[in-house]
Amino acid sequence: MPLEIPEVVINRLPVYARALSELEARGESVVSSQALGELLDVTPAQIRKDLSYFGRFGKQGRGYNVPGLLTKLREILGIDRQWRVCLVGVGRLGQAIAEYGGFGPQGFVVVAAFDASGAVVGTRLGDVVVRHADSLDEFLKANRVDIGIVAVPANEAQRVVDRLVASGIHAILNYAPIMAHVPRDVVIRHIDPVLAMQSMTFYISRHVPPGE
Amino acid sequence: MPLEIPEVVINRLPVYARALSELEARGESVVSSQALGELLDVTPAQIRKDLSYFGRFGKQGRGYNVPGLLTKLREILGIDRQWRVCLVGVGRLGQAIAEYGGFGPQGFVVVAAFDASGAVVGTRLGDVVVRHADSLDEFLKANRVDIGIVAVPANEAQRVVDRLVASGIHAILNYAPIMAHVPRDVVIRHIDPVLAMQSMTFYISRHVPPGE
DNA sequence: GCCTGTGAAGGATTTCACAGCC
DNA sequence: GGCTGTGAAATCCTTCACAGGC
Repeated sequence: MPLEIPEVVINRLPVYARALSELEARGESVVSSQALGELLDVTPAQIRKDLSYFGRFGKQGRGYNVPGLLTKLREILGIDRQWRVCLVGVGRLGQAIAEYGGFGPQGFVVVAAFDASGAVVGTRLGDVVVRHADSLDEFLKANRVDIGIVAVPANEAQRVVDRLVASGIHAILNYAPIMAHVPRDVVIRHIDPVLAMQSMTFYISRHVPPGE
Repeated sequence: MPLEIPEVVINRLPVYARALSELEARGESVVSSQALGELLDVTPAQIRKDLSYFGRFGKQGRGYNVPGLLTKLREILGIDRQWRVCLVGVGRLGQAIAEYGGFGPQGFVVVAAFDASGAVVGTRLGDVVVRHADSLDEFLKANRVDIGIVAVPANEAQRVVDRLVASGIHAILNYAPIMAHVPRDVVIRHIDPVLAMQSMTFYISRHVPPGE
């Protein structure tokens, strides 16, 4: 696997994987880059080029074997295993995240939740009991946790991120409305609906679609 | 305003605007591209270039006037006004979105909510009463709605998007885990925490940070 | 001296277009 | 005939570097 795969490519692979899951569920056994591209609004050349970073998965004249390519993509992305996740911040947002059923089936298991407020500490949330935020570092030292989800208010988010990083976490999903800083060996993704809305209003203010 | 502003640039402006709000709240009156860049992990040159698409807002030797630039950015983005939003899908996710307090203060007002299930139709949700999904098209014909938020299950999402588009909506925030198709004159943004997680696992699987 | 605004350079990503294979 | 894999070309985006103003 040649080093230096563009990050944009990595970000598209999960999209391909999801589409392949659907095709597999529908019983499709082969798909061409053309057909997959139509499904996803991506050019066939882009799909082929993206996949070519990792190997040669297709067959000329036929296309890609659906379950085969899906298995490959899952391996490449590392979504062929279980990942242990902790949630920090159990306000309304944190509760919604914990109760959201979308992570579990994809192999992301919430193994602990933390909050600083006595009101929620000790309550049950999904499969876990909410712990006090003071015990975060200790817990992370004693237990394997791969990914941290941050759902605390904006003014606490950077501090929480720093603590997660200091405890050895290398991947963070941040729901707080700040662009948190992390060292270069930590991946962070931001979920920020307000920013998404604010970039759309640019276009509807003028009624000019993006990209023209 | 020169035509053809790259979409990546538009996506960064809300980030700048948010940082400026904070600086303003802290009472800062001037900021250089250097200082703003440090706050946001962006190069100063990028900030200057981005802003230069829209005009000349800085003063040599000083930097940018914080409230002045913020006002300009708000105008450019169209976030200096109120936007009327409707929510489609009032399951757990939809409820969390409606009760999430982050949209209102930014000028996004939820004016209606819709669901197909008798269990929630008629219940109060924030400031609105949930209507039956059958009345969506009729409501959109009779009332100005600028942005649609989609929070229905994946298998219904494309249909809902199509109905919103058919009713003249040009901006959609999609929480469903599908890459919905829209015509070129409609903007759509996807909020997809699972995809975000799945792109991070690539890096932590190898312990190679993004971009090297 | 400090900092913006911006052409020009450099780098990254996407698309083209076609050889090669089923 | 259909479709992949891939160098090469084209496009898009970022960074450089400096003239010019405060």
